[in-house]
Amino acid sequence: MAGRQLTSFEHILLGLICLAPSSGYDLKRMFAATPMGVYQPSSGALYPALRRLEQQDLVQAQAVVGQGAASARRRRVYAPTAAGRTAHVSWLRTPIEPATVGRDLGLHLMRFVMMERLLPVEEVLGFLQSLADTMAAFTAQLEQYAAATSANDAPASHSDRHPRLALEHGLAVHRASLRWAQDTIAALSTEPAPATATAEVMEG
Amino acid sequence: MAGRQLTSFEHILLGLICLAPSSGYDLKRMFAATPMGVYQPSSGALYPALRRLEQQDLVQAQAVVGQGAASARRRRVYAPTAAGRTAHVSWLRTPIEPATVGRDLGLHLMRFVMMERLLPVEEVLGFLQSLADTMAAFTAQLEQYAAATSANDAPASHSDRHPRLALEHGLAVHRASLRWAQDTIAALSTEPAPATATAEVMEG
DNA sequence: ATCCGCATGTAACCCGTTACATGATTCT
DNA sequence: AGAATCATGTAACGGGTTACATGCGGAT
Repeated sequence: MAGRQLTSFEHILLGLICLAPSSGYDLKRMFAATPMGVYQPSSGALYPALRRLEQQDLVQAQAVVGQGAASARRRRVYAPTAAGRTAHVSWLRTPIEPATVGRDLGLHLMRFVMMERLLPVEEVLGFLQSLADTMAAFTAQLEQYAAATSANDAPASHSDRHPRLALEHGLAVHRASLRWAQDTIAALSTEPAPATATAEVMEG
Repeated sequence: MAGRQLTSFEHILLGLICLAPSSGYDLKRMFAATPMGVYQPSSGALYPALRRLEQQDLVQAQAVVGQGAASARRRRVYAPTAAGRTAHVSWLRTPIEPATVGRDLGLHLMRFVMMERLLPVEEVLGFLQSLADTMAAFTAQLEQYAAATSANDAPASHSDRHPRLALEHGLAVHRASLRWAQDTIAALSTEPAPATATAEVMEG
């Protein structure tokens, strides 16, 4: 059933389709309209990817004939299958590889977004904690490298400032990410109101 | 002479070779040892890329025969040609595409690192200013999106918190980048001492 | 009647990953 | 001698980009 494992792009497409059944064009517009738009998938990437998902029975296409009055445009609207939903949730639950936090952070953020409603809050908090831990370790590793290099060529090496400055950029960014994770844990912990909206008037 | 334009990876390899003539293996270790190590090029990517640079006369290989006592290992050490150095500096001078700041930030940081000594300080400062401007615009754009969405589905949509939180992550990270750029401009502006190291004792 | 937006697709090309292959050299 | 490291490469495979192709529907 499950062929080879999916690419990140395929996982995201599957996730978006799980959020709401969509056609290829819908997905394209979605990428264009939201801050995901930093990546703009081309037709040559999008449509074949959807076909691959379909061939693995993770999504199912339904040719929509008429949605308007006389409109009979051909549109392939994809909806997730049971196996598709299972695969998606299983992807959301995938533990964080420490090595990925340095370059695939955006992917983890995508996962976080898609966890809403699909995973219980405790699991989301666990994910965020794991993310925070990994980023803390990564930051510590960068600090250690910084310390090691400044110890070696330390004596006022007036040049080689740029590498050090660039490293500081990495540190600043990852510290910001870490802070965000901690703040988000706090924010999601202290608001258990899932059922109905009550007194959010006094939050301003 | 100059064939098609180089990929980012090729540009970085060329830059590293301009920093110091290196063999493929040297470059590999470099990626492994420095914080660049978030990306670990495979042999199948590295060696063909070097050959491509060589075919375009941007680097030149020299087979090193013996550097130790009886060691006659075959090593292809690449050094930049004149055209290679020109191409590299021209790459460093490439203006920042606003769209790239969202995903290719690491690449710009690499450029910044490689600018040291190859470009005059004023040009580096110009680059950083351009980077800061672009990131400020990007941040403003994110803020605008955030405002628009909270206006639309505003009435206490207790769900859809995750997208908003993820957006806040993006904002936090890019604000940190922006701050870094500004601080770095300040740091590079206020220290004109390029010749000899003098009174950096009182900086602590 | 024509142009533009919707909507899906295909083919060539390039490049990176994975995995394997090959030798020489140094270490134990 | 055998193992690990140095050092360079190649082949299959997969997927993304670019560019092109196609056809329908609504707007001017």
